[in-house]
Amino acid sequence: MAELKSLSGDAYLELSHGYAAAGLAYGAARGPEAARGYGMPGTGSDLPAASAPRVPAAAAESSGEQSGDEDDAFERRRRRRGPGSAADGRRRPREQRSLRLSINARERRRMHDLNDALDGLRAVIPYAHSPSVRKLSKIATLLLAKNYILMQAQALDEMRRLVAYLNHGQGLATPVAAAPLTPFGQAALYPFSASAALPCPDKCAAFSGTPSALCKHCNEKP
DNA sequence: TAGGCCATCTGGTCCT
DNA sequence: AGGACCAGATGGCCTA
Repeated sequence: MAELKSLSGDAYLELSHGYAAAGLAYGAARGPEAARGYGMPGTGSDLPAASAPRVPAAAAESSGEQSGDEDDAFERRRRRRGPGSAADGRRRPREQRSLRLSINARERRRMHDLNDALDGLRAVIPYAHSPSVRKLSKIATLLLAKNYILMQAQALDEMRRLVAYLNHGQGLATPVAAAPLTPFGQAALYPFSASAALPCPDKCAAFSGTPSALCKHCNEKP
């Protein structure tokens, strides 16, 4: 994951090249990255042990689920942050404390829901799911999912145009700008449309990394 | 040991 | 008023 750690959004677009080549999964066999989550698609949502929730000591102390040194931890934080908020000032300490704990619990639940949703996302995007492979980070999951969606949209568009071409013998000549499909109304983000000015092989390669096997022009001899 | 990633706490803001 | 959402701070775990 050495590369992943410093990957920008653009770098992730680079990674997406792996999809187009013969329908291979994201960055199959990319060396170190492959071993950490960028190999062939897995079979399910099995997550490595590394994903087990960790509870920092301070958090556990004041989580509201344990009653050990809660008050100590609370006092430490209160001192560190100074006097409470205006809302706090209107409440008695006990009341204030239990309100805080319930807010914390709610926030924790909210973050768990968010993480569950991210796990769901990891389960449906193609990368290696196995106990020996580290779970994708949150940011990696989001960027990978975005690229996956773009790739799927491109594939769909390509298929539609191929069908049109086969039906009418003119589909591929249709100007891209006139094509009905611009996913999510974000033409600027849509690589195929955005690169419409490029000659076809370049256009296909610009996003997929390779000329498209489905594209007539990519397969034409010069 | 530094840096990345993460969970949690917390206070502020907005909405119902 | 209470809940949802957000961002900053903090500290723990892990890896290079």
